[in-house]
Amino acid sequence: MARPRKEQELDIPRRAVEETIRLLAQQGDFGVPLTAVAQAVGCTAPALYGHFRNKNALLRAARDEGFGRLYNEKFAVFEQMRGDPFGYLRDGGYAYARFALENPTLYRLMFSPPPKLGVSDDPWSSEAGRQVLSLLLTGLRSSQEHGYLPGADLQRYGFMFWSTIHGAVSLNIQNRLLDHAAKWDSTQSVIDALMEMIAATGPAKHPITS
Amino acid sequence: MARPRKEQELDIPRRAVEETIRLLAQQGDFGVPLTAVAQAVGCTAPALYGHFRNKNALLRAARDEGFGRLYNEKFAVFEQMRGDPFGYLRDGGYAYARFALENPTLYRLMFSPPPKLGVSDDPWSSEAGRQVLSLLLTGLRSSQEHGYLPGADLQRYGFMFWSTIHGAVSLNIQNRLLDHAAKWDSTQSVIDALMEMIAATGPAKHPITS
DNA sequence: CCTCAAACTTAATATCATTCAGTTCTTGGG
DNA sequence: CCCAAGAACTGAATGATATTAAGTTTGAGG
Repeated sequence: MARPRKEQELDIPRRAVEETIRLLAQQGDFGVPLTAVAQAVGCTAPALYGHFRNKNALLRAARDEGFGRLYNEKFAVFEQMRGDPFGYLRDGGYAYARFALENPTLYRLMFSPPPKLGVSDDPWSSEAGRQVLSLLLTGLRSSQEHGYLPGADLQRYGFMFWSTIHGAVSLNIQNRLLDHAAKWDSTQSVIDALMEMIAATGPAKHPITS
Repeated sequence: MARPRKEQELDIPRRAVEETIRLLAQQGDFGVPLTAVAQAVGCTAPALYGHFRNKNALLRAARDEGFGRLYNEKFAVFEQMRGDPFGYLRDGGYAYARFALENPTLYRLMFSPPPKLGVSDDPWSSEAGRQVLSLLLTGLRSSQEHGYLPGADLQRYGFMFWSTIHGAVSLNIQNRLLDHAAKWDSTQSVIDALMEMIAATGPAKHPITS
């Protein structure tokens, strides 16, 4: 048995990415053996080389898929929050955090990939990544039009906003002492503190003191 | 030639950690072969097993050493800034960021270790780690006594403060498009933005608008 | 001196990633 | 319908590493 028959053909590229993400989550580590992926897909390890140059390429594909999924979640919130930029900023932050806490290993692959992966540059280099960032900037711009962050450099505050949330989820993902609920509470508290600070710059409401 | 003579004895535990950190920086990746460490130390790979249970234990030791070094840098700033808590917060943040950007792979080992390492819990579980955190909280408490962050929950704001800086350095470390200077500027900008926000809560000075 | 434990070294094993050399379908021309 | 060429795999071979086993030399205590 060498080449499979038409009936039993399986979409290896798609399934491989899918199973890789599943195994990543299951093992909680990037060190998923190719053999395991192949077995989950239903083929042998060398077969994967017909679709991906090597293991790193497969992990890169999984990473791209991760950005796609994150974008979808953020975009859903965006559509739901039209007309409420401040609310979008908050709920968009929640959605981002929820994605990270629910897919910790995938999130780490996206934002702290081993240099070996050969990810050429920054997280936003991929198309989906760029789109996620643009959603954030759109939210900030709208918020500014509604009176928040007056005169602030959006690029600068955007990066700070993102840094804070990324930092919070990274630290919470890494903390094995906390259970899922505690990680979420801790992350949400950071997002809320951040939103309070932004709110304090806006149309005179919301005191900063927690 | 089996057991070395007294004269040529070498302090393997210390040297191994030292060389591991050097190779980590050189290769920019956790995947440093034990053989390479052994060669740098001047022994063979199995010899390391007499001092570390396995490779993970060696990496954990390197990680602990990293926390020790970070603490030393933060503590130096702390001593230098006695009496100026706001200044300590700022310069302590700079020192933290400088350490991270100058030792990117070690920093990643400290704060985004592969779960395989068996780091039992959170970054502050090690003694040195806990001490670093306590320096931050001390700085925040003093700042509050000087009128900043009135009524704020320090634990909460401390975590946010740390999240922001950790997030900024993590994202900048990861962005291969930026050179060292650009990473530093970007990180410093985030710290400054954060300090402006804290300053805005203090004794009526420093407007938040950049 | 002699014995034993300590501290290494060289082989041996196991796990993967990756490459090689077939083997079996499918397909496009005749 | 038949055949050649190539596509899509498979199983075996290679090579890099971590880890373990077995063997050797040195230092220390009696």
